[in-house]
Amino acid sequence: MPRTSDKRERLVDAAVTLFHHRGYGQTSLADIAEQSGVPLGNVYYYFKTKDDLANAVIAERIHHQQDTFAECEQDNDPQASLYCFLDILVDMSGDISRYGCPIGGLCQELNKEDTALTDRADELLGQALKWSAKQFRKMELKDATQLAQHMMATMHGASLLANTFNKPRIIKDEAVRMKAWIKSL
Amino acid sequence: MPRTSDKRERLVDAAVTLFHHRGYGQTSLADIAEQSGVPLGNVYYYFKTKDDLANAVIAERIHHQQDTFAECEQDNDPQASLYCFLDILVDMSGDISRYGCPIGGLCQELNKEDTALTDRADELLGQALKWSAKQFRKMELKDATQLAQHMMATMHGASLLANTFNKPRIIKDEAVRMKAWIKSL
DNA sequence: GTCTATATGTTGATAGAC
DNA sequence: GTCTATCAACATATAGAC
Repeated sequence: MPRTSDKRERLVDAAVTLFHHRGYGQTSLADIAEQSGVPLGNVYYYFKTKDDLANAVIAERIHHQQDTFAECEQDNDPQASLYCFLDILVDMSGDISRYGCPIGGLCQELNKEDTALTDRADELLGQALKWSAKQFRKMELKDATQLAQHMMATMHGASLLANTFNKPRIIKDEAVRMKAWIKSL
Repeated sequence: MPRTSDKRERLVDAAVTLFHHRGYGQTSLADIAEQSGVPLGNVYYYFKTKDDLANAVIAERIHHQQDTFAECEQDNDPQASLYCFLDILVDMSGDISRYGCPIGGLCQELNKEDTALTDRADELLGQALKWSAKQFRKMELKDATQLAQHMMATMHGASLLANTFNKPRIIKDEAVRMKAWIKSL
């Protein structure tokens, strides 16, 4: 009865990584059990279904993204906040070019299933979109939602291209372009 | 021995649709057999493996895309060609918002597997990128490759957002934005 | 709470009659 | 060329001993 068992956390951590690297559908619970060092049968003590575990993964990503945005907003300067976000994407460009964007990947894949999971994944992207729009609004720009849409579209597309051609450089290029674009608004 | 059997074609057609709607990994050969009206065991007469069938699907998409680009180039006016391509994307925005971009989806999913299929899928996106760059070059613009990259990134990202939020409008908005951007170059 | 053993269904793929 | 029957592997999920 160790209340301090970290098995649940290890399972979520392993699932976060494996869903990113291999995708949700191509990752089996056996894979996750093995990687986290938890016996397969024990997984079901923590998560009734695979969808349940996926839900925990998405929740983890939502929280992590919230932290990221909070960090970017430290100076309370909306333009600097957006720049910071773009810099973080560039920092992750190696990972993204290898495994794709973890958020875009989840959205793309889960939108093909028709579980309740779909809507949870949409929250992830929705959160990013809302945060970006908030920054543009703080900059007192018109059509903040559209501007956020354009920035997010560009960087998610850049992630797809970088992943497809295995060129992290594409993310760097588009981040530079986005910064110039933001400055010009 | 009916040389005129259309079973092979029906199989590819069904696979093209199902891979788009449900994804490669989530589509079983039984699904494809059923939708095309070919008995499951007979599928293997035409395609030795599932990967083999996927290869045929990608080949079909490559040819279809070639036709699309040829159609867009009719007037031999590079700017009009790019506009035409964007218009076609807008025409497809309903389908894309429902099922995602068929090309982006394949690239995203197949880049997670490590079969030879990955490279085939990359050809699809590479073909589009090269064609776009060719148009920008014809317009005598510098950094045509980068411009093509930006346009493709933006529209692929727009497709992801449109799919995620089920809003075809996002594709329309970004197409309009891209046209204005091209004009301004 | 933990783990082994296993049920149950589906998958890609094969064998072989016609 | 066509189709039925089926295999072997792997999936999610459960039962029940400890």
